[in-house]
Amino acid sequence: MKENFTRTKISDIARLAGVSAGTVDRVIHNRGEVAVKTREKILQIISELNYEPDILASTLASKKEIRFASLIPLADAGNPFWISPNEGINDAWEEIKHFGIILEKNFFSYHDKKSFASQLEKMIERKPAGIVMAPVFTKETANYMQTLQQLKIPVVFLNAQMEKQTNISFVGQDPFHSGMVAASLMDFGLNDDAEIYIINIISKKGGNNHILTREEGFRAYYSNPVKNSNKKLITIDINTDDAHELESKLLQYITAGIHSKKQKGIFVTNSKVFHVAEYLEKNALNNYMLLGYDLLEQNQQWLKKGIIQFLISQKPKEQGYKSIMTLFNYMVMKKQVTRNQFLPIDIITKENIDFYINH
Amino acid sequence: MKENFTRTKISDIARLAGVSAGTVDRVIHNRGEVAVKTREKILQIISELNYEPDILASTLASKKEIRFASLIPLADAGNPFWISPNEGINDAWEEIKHFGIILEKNFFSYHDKKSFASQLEKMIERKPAGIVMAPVFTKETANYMQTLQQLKIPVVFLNAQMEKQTNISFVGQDPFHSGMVAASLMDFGLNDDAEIYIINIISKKGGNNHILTREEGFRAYYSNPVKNSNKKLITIDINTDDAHELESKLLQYITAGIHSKKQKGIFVTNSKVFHVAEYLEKNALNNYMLLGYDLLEQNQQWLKKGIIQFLISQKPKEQGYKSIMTLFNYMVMKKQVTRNQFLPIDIITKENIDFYINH
DNA sequence: CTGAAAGCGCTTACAG
DNA sequence: CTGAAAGCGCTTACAG
Repeated sequence: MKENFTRTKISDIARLAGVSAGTVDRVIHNRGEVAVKTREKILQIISELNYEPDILASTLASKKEIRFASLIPLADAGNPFWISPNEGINDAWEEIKHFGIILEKNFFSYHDKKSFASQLEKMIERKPAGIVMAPVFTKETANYMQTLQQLKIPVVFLNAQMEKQTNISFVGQDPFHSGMVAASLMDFGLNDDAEIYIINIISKKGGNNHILTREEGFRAYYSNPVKNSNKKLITIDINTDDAHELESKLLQYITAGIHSKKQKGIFVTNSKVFHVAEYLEKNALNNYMLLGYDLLEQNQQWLKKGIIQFLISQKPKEQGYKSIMTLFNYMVMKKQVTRNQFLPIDIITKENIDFYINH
Repeated sequence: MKENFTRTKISDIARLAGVSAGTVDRVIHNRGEVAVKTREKILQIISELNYEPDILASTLASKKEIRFASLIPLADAGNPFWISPNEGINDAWEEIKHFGIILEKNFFSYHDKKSFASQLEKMIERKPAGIVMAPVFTKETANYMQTLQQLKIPVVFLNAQMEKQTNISFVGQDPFHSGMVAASLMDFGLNDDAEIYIINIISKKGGNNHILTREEGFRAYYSNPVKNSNKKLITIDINTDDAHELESKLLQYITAGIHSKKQKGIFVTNSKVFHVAEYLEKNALNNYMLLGYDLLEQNQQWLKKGIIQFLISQKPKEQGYKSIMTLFNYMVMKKQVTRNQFLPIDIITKENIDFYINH
């Protein structure tokens, strides 16, 4: 039972077209210098035989290196979220490096527009073949997208999308729907006249685009007339650049409300939920339903202690992995890519968290 | 800023060892016929230079084909779950076929031990280089594992694990903990004196190993003294081979209990939860909390209608994808593989389901 | 505009 | 036990 099917190769095409392999190669890669008639004949045969070049032989022969570049925030104590996307980027590169892919990784400070802009500019100057980046600062990103288009450098966004830009793809969570998911979980555990605090803990200097969209999604859930909810929604904005604001605002809103008999829920719109968990425990404020984002070490602890009920996770590692693979599939494998690649909105509890670490 | 680093290649090793490339190749692949001294010298140099063969060149030169075989249940109307693992298998093969991987897919009937055994035997007779299989029938699987070990054919299990077998890896969900997750979600929505029905809808003829473990995990959650729960747990076993049993048992347990004022929950331990949803709606039994498994078309509909509150999903597509990739990494990339690859226990609601279709 | 030849890094008979 | 040569399928100068 031998395979009697042998793959057609470039020499087959050459023979059938009455030309040499070199000419076929020039046609395949649009390198010009081929007579129109010859070209058409070759294309015809290629399509008839459904010929696909052997990618391994091709990579081996053309000792060409393809430089990808990435730009994401530097993970640090204040920003541990970005550890995982970086791991995903490394994993993806391990898988594709055989194909002559070089990866130049760039980082910027999450709280510093200037570092973002300068890293972005530096990266573009080196003219990589393709870029994966987190468009944390929208205005600065927009400034450079035109240049990138002119240079014909394809860009994949991860973590946040910018609808009007020319990036070939986006890999990340849908922030609006993730807010709705949070709202539905909250709803599941609270009476109809409960009070819900929506807390945005953000830096005025940072990029916060999708955090606000999460709040919109959360509110949209309760504005649905079918829910006909009597719940009261109160937004609290806390500026992380002011060290005392967190404590004072929570005192003002949360502790002050302690005498109301109503059930209470708190939705923190990003990974800073551990700050609120700390506050609740320190002040012995029980019976709050608390929801937030991302599996940071600290958040994991509060979830396991039962202070946080649910965390929503956005597959940070997969964001990194998939954005690199998207660039690879587009540039090397010549596959079509989807513009919006929405990742699952993972609901994490004490009971299933162990199966999400490192995903 | 040129890369001044050039990869060491087989000819470098050969030169340094004072031998030819062919001899180095014989050492690398343990093909014997090399003097001990020569061999050791070559190995020494390889490890010093941290040499790794170019996998592309290697695949291209050795026109060797590697035959993988898979064995999973045939997806049909009664068993749509298996569509997704099959898709995952296809996707994985698309990614690795360049490396000379051939894939022979085999299917058996989920309700027929004999078809399982005969397909398995047929598959083994063709002596594939590696196998991915769903060990649905444990006894039949055990019967052949020894043979496979003697033939040195590595096996990856997907969907269900058998702890004592010699498979190199397992890819799937931890059924015990997935039962616990179901219990915690149930707990979240019910009072302390609620009544909970655990429904096992299974065929006496099918393989049900991990379904029973799910029930164990579910019960273990409530046996935790900290929960100190007064909830009443009642198990109902329903044999799918008897067309009338479902209706009569649900009548006996569910409809009969309608007058009790207590809150009620139903946990169906597999994907057949849609049968119960149908029953509840037909008989206008509201206010039941209903949980089950897997994103079958029918289950999706009942979730969206609000009759099912939560579905637990086991990443069926990724099960197929990852089990093939595991075999590939083990056999071709020579990487180490983990014995238990537990996939996330995904919690699915009306609000996040759209982001899990096709995962 | 086109072809012949050499080469990418590794593997495979074959001869000795 | 070892080496020299040919070859995997494609690409790259170079000559014409």
